[in-house]
Amino acid sequence: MAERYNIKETEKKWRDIWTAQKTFEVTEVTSKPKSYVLAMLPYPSGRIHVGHVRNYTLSDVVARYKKAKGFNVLNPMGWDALGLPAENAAMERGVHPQDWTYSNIDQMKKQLLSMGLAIDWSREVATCAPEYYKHEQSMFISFYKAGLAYRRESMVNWDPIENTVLANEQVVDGKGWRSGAPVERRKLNQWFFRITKYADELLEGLKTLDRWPEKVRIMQENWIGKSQGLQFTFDIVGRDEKLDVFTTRPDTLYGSSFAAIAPDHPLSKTLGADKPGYADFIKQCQAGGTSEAAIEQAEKIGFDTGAKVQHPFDPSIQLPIYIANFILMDYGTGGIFGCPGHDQRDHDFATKYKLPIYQVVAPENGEKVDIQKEPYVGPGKMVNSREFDGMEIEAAKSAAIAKMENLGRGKGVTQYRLRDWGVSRQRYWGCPVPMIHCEVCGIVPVPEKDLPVKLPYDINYDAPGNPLDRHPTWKHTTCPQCGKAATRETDTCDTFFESSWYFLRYLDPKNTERGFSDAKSKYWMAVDQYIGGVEHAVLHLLYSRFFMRALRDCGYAVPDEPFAGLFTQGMVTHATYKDKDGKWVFPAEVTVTPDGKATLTSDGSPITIGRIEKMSKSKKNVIDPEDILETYGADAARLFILSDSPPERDLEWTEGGIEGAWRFINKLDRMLQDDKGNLNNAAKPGSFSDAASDLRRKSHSTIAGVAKDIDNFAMNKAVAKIRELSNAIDGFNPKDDADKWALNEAWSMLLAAANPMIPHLTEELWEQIGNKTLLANTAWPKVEEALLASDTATIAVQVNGKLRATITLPKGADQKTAEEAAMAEEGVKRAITGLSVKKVIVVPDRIVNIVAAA
RNA sequence: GCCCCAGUGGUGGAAUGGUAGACGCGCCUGACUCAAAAUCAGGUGCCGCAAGGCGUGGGGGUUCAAGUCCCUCCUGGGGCACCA
Repeated sequence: MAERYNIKETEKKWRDIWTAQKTFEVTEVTSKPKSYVLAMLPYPSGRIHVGHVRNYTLSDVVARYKKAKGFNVLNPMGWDALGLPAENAAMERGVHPQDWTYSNIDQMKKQLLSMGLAIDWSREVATCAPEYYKHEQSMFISFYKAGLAYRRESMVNWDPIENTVLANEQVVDGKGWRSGAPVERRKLNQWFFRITKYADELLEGLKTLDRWPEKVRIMQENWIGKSQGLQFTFDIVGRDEKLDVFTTRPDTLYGSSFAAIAPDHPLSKTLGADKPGYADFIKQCQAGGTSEAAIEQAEKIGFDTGAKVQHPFDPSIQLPIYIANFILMDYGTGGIFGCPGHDQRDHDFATKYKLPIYQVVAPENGEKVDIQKEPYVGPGKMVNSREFDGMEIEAAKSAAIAKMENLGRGKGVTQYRLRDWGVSRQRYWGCPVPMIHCEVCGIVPVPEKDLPVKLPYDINYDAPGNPLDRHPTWKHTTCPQCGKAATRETDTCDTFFESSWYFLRYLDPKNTERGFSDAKSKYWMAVDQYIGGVEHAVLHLLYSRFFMRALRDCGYAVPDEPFAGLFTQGMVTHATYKDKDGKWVFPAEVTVTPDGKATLTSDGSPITIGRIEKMSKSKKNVIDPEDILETYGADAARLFILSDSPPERDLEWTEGGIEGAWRFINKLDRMLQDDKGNLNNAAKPGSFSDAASDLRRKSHSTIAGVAKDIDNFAMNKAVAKIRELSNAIDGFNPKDDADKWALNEAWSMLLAAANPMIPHLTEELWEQIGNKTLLANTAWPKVEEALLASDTATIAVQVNGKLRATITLPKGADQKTAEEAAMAEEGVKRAITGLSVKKVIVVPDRIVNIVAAA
C-alpha cells in the first residue's frame, strides 16, 4: 500500500521551489507575446474570504495557462490600503490606521501565499505607502493644470454616520453605501475630476470592448446616460429674464400646458420669493430627499409662481411657470416644459394641479386613447400640432428642432446623466490633496519637489470630523508662490483614485521619479485579462477608463482603454443557519446529517436551515478559507471552486463539494503510484493497440478541449474533461511497451492540463514520472490533430424526430450507406410498420431522420 | 416603471438547430471489514414487471429535427430610476 499523499508538506515544498527559482517573476521580453493577467486588488481587511479565493484562483488559472502557452505573463498583486475601515478600527479599538493596515497586509499575504498563486510578488504595491501616493499627487497636479481637476462649491451627499461626503455612486437608494444611513444634502467646497469632459468618448469606447461582458457595457452606457434633444429659450411675460429648458420630446411642443423649474433654480427666488407660501414650499422640497420615507413616497408637489412664459411657436399661448420638486437642477437646464398628454410625471403633476391635458400624438392603428386618464407614450403620428400634423414622432422632432433653430430660440443638444466625479473626502486615511490655500495667491499646487505630501502619524480621534483639519501643525505651511503663511488642503482623495491606476504602478513599482515609465506602459498595457466582482461594473471600471484618458491628455503613454478583457465572477453563497433562539450561527458550528437535518455541534440543539445567500458576516454564513486551506490544501480548494459552477454564476459552497475535490486529489496520487512502474518514456512506438489509440485520442482531445475551455472561462467544463481523462487512465491496463508509452503520454497530458487548476499535486507527480524541469515552466502539450478525428461515427437514427436506434459507420459514409444501415435496424422497422416513408434526411456522420406517415 | 440575465434529474451543472442529462455531489446494490470509515465494482431523469410512454418554467409557432430560433405569459435574480 502506497503512502498517502501528504498535502501539506508537498504543497509547501513546491511553493518554496517556485519562490526560490523566481518562477513567476517577469521582465519585459520582446521575443515573446505578453499577457497581463490581473485580479482586482483586495482591500486589506486582515483575512481573505472565499470570494478572494475564487477571484485569485480564476486569475491564476489564466496566468499559468497563458505561461504554458508561451506568453510572457505578468500576474501581480497589491493592496488597496487606504480607506474608511482602517479609521473605523482606529476609532473602535484605538489602533493606528497605518499599523492596523500593515499588520492586516502581513496576515492576508500569508494566506494568499498558501494558495500557491503564480504571482510576481517582487512587484507588490500598497497604495497607502507615500512612495505610491506621491505619484498620484503628481497626477492630481497635472490634472489641475490641465483643467481636469477643479474646486467648486456644490451640494454634496453627506453621510451623517461616517461624517463624510459620498460620491453619487456611493449613494444607494438614498442611503450611504456603507453606513446605510439616509444621506443628507450639504453645500461644501469640493474637489472634482472633470469626467464629463470624456462622456462621449467613454460611451464610444465601450463599443471597442468586445471582450467585456455585455451586461457591464450596458450598465456603463446607462450610467453615462446620453440623450439627444432640444434646448430652447422661453420668454417670460412682462420680464427681461429668460427660461432655458431641455427636452427629448420637442415633437410634443404643441401639447405643452405648463413650464416648471427646480426649487434651487435661480429663477425660483426671483419669481417666487415675494409670493405667500414660497418659503414653506422650498422647505418642504428640501425635506424631501433627506428622509427615507420621503424618497419612497416621492410625491410630486408644485408651486405656482404666477408668472407665465410665451409659447415659442405662438406667443399668444401663455403657460404658467411652476416650481416643482421633481425637477433636478443639475440635469439639463433645471427647467422643463410640461406635456401631460405624453409623459407620466407631467400627467401626474397636471392632474394634481388641474392643468389642461392635450393630445398631440395618436396611435397609428386608430386605437382610441383617453389622454385625460393616462398619458400616451407609444409611437404614432402628430395631431393638433399645426404644421407637424401627420408626421411620425421622429420626423416631428427634427422639424421642431429645425424650426426652433430658424427662430434663433434654441438648438439640438446632447445631454448626459454622468456628473463630474467628486473626489474630496473629509477623512484622514486617504491620499492628501496636494494643494495649498494662500490668502494672496489663492489655490497653489504643492511644488513637484515637495511631493509627497505625507500623512502625519500623530493624530487622534477624540473628536468627530477630520483629524487632519484639527492637527496642531500639519496644515500650516507657506505659500510656494509668495512665501506667506498658508494652509494645506485637508481633504483627502476618494479611494477610487488609488485603484484607478494601480495596474500601471505594478509595471514599474520601484520607479521613484514617475508613477511608471512610458516604455513599460507601452510594453505591458493594456491589461489582457482583468478579473473581479461585478459590483465594480460602474464605479471602479468607469473611473479607470476616465483616468487613462486624463493621463493621456497630461502626456503619459497609456492606452485609452485600460482593460482589453474583463471577466466578472459570480458571488459565493452558502446556506444560512439559525439556532433555537433565532440567532445566526456559523456553518462551522453546525452538523448537517445526510437527511438534511441540522443540529448545533456543541450541544445537539436543533438548527433551522435558511436560504442560500451571498456569504456575509452579518448572517454568519461564511467559511474561513484559512480553515479550508489548512484542512484540505490549496489544490482541493482551488479545484472545488472551479469545478461546480460556471465562474460567472454564483457558487454555492458545500462541504460535499470540497470533500469531492479533496478525494480527487488523493485519487490521482494513488493512481500514479499504481501506474508508476508501467510507464515508458522511450522513443514513440510505430503502432498502437486499439485501446492505446483510444486513450491517446482521449489525451489529445483533453488537451485541446481544456485549452478551449480555459480560453472561454469555462473552468467547470475544463475540470470535467480532466476528470474524464483520469477515468480513462484509471480504466486502462497496459499490456505492452506501446501501451505503456501511451499511458505515459496520457499522464503527461493529464498533469499539464490540470496544472493551472491544481499546481502543487501536478508538479509533484510530474517530478515523480521522471521530469527534471518544472511543470510550471513546461510548454502546453502539442495536439496531434490527426488523432482527434475518430475513424468511425456513431449516428443517431430517428423516425419522425424520435430516436429509434444508433448505428456505427466509418467516417464519411455516404448517404445511401447510412440510409440502408438505418433501415436495417429492428427499432426502425418496428417504428415504421404500417407507415410509408415520405422522406429521409441524412446528415453525414451525425443523424438519419426518417419521415414516415400513414 | 424602464433595461439586462436566468429557469434542464434529488442536487451543482453539460449539450456548433441533430443521441438531453457529460463531469461531479447525493443516493442504492455489491466487494473488502468483527464492524465502521476509507477504497474498489456496478446502478441511478420520471412512470411502467416489461414492451413502451413521458420529459429542459407554461402556452403557441418555425423546422425533417427545438433545451437551443421566433411570439407570448409566469417565476427568480441583477442594474437604473422623479434624468425632462
